[in-house]
Amino acid sequence: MTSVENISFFQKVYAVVHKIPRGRVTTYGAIASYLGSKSSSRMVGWAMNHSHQADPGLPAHRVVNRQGMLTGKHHFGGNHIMQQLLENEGIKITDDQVMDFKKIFWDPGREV
DNA sequence: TTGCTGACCGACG
DNA sequence: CCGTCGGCCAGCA
Repeated sequence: MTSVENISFFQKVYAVVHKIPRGRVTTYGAIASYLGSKSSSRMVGWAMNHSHQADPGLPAHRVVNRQGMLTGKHHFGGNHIMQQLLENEGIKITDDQVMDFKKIFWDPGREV
């Protein structure tokens, strides 16, 4: 009742991403699953595409794919921008891949 | 109005 | 092991 409201699917996506603690990352599938549809992971990615204009300041760089790979790095206006942001939070990135991904992985609706 | 695409994931052959 | 396909919601031509 406090976590979910009468909002659209991708509106929830923004809410979850905003809840991601600093130094942590989550996945599209985790968010989609948290929303009730794991198959909607594509919509999560689509939502992030417009996140910059729909909700500026959204830590979309904390959202990666299931492999912990920075798939949407080129959507930040650069190729290493997303990596710089993650490293700025203490997250190590190697070959566009998050190190200790499982350790810094933040599960929405679980730790919250 | 119809159809396609999208920063994915999981299953099937 | 690797390639292919379906699924979910929303925006755009």
